[in-house]
Amino acid sequence: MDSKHHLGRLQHAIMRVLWDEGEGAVARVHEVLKASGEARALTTVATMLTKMEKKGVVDHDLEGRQYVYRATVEETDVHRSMVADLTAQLFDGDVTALVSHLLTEQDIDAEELARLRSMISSATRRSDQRDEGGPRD
Amino acid sequence: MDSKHHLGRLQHAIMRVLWDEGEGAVARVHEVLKASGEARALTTVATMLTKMEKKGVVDHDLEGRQYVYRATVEETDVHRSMVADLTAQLFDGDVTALVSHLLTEQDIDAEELARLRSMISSATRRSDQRDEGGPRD
DNA sequence: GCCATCCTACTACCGCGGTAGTACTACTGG
DNA sequence: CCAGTAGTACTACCGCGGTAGTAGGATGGC
Repeated sequence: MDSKHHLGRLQHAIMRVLWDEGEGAVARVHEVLKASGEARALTTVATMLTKMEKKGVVDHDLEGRQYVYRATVEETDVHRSMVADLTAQLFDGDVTALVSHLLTEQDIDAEELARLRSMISSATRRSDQRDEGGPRD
Repeated sequence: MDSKHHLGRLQHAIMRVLWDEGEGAVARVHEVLKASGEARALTTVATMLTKMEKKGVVDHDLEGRQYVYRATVEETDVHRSMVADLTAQLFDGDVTALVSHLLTEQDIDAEELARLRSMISSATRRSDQRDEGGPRD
């Protein structure tokens, strides 16, 4: 069960570093954040990591005398849970309503549209394979 | 200039009542919320509405001696801003990445897929009109 | 051995969504 | 006229994301 992994902006930015690099000491995370224009005080990063560990989304080892953090949740799961959350709140969980909104309100250019079309096609093919003889009412 | 209309769950639920019904007194909102399984104390609804007014997403008239609230922001705008927010945070603003996630991780059944396909087609047609020379299969 | 430095722990705040009780006011029915 | 009621205002919390300073412990250089 995906236990509501809702992450705020900073938390998510931190997770990204961890996901990208596999692991990271506080100083490293801090540095990467700064490099990507998300500069924060080092202690802010440390505090956040502590809170995130309490929440169970990261974990640490002691390496030498610094804490090296690793993500304990998959990026995909976080995405899933957050997207599902928003979809539930805004569109009663109707994913097609979300896509519809995307298409009509979040302007997408022709190239992106083409990409989407091919995504849908392959998803359809995959679903056809999975769906062999599945009983449905 | 879409001013970050981020709404929490309760706030959004309240907005929905207002969007659906055009307007609503506190008692009415409270009642509708209860009817939809989102029961709260009446004062909670009132407090929330006050906070929401301060934030600028609702507005009120005095009718008799009760406050009748109306939304001052469109549902579409709120959706847009919240979806854009999440897309920015999770997928660097890449809408196709969101859809890709939806397709691969947020399981969608064949029927929905079909619906999506037709949405994409009509979006493509619309975009073709705007932008002559789009590729077609 | 001692001091500067590195690093984490602790503490403290802010803002905001959410929750709701209590106080106060204005109206209304008997 | 007075009590009950309807309705809002005020106040107070909680949790959490975020922000960061300061304290304290370990370590490494001199």
